[in-house]
Amino acid sequence: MTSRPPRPRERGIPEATVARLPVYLRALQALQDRGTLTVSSEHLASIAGVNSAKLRKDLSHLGSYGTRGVGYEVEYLVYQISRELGLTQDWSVAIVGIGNLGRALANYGGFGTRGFRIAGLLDADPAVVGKTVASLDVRHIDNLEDVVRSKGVSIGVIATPSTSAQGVASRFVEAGVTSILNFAPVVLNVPEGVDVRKVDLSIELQILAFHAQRRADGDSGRGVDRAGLELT
Amino acid sequence: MTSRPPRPRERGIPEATVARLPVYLRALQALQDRGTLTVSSEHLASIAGVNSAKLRKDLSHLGSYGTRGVGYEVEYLVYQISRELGLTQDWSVAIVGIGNLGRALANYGGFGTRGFRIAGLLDADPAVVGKTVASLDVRHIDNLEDVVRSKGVSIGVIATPSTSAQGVASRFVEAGVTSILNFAPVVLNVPEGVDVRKVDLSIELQILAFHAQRRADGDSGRGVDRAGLELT
DNA sequence: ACGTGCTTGTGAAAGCGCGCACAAAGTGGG
DNA sequence: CCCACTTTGTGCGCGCTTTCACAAGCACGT
Repeated sequence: MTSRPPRPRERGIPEATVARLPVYLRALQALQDRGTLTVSSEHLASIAGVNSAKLRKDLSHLGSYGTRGVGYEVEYLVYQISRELGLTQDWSVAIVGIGNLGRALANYGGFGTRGFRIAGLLDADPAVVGKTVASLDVRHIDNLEDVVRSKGVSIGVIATPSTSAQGVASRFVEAGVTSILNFAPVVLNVPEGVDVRKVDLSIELQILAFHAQRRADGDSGRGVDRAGLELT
Repeated sequence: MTSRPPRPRERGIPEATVARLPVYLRALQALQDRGTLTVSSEHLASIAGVNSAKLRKDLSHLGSYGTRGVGYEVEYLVYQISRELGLTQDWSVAIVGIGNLGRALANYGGFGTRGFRIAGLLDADPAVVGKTVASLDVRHIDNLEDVVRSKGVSIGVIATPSTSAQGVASRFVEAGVTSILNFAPVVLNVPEGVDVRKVDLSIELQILAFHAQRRADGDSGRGVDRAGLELT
């Protein structure tokens, strides 16, 4: 059953733009820390590593927040992007699977930018339950529903082994969580309306390997050698 | 431009396809472990979470490896995708920054699939250097060039704080590494020909927050304002 | 041998994203 | 006040991606 991912007609901001807004936001915050008051699209784009036209078009989806001949006011733009991304409110995050990765996530200072608060750490392993990680007690996975409800968790992070991931996801959904960040290398099956994002470390490596191999092929023998590739 | 109409399998696999091949590969290996011999595009697509037509088109870029009326032979397809991704050879990986994340990566069993071998762990912190992580000694960052050359490292992983990331990247490049996987939330500046992929945990969270906020807006019919926070 | 039933491989069309290039709009100097 | 200069916002075309829909191809039962 190929259920369609949550891809309704986004009347607002293109998906590609949304994915870049956090990058702009980080660049702007760095400028803000250095005391910069205004910035041109050219400058900001070079910091963020994108084309300046793309940056301007992205920002134009939020509104006309720039001043022609001058640029963008850093502080104002930080606020506008933060608001658009929903970072002006707090999001409660629960992390399931306190292995190496889960610990890394829990200790990820402030979880990136402000706006995210770790509300609970959960694990199934009795050897881990009860330990303190990042100033939080690790609770048993059985408390998932409790934690979600009492702490108002709206984002669930799955850092468990692949075999447990689907079960945890289902429980998250059952408990009312509609946003899931999945680090387990499996495709999660969730009902419509639940947003799942996947981060897969080994996939990134494999993509790197593909390009590296391609480069190596081109280096040694210029031209496309199709000879000798056949396997019988 | 000489005419070259008949060129079925050129060296050009679309980027979007490359990004999905690892997903198919994992799904196929799961099938293989269960003893499945053949699989239809429909079935494989549902496991991989994609449209079946997309899957077929993706696979068609590798060649005609299916049998009409039957499907794809799992083992053969595993081999073909592995070969295309460059996983039939070994890639040496060096990880810099053995904090929580670095440790998580080092312990990431077999680093996803076979094909990747962790050749070295490096850190700048004297408190970490000398420790053993994932059966490997953590060496001081000064040895980066040594490790790269002696172990033939071709992929560098950066799991350092943001402030150190650019420096490490430059040293990787200087030492001849042309593939970099960056976990630090900064845009790396590298010369042409160097492939950088970025994994940013907080960006993923922010994208989730954006969609969650949007859903909340539509659901309640009321705008999500700071006034409407449920702080009971 | 031959039809029936699946499944692949692929044109074709629609959708999306990117970047050029330029008009519009604001600034500052004289 | 006017002009030269800077920078934003965007119309437009191009190329990549996705999806549909279907002809071609293969297996199997009769």
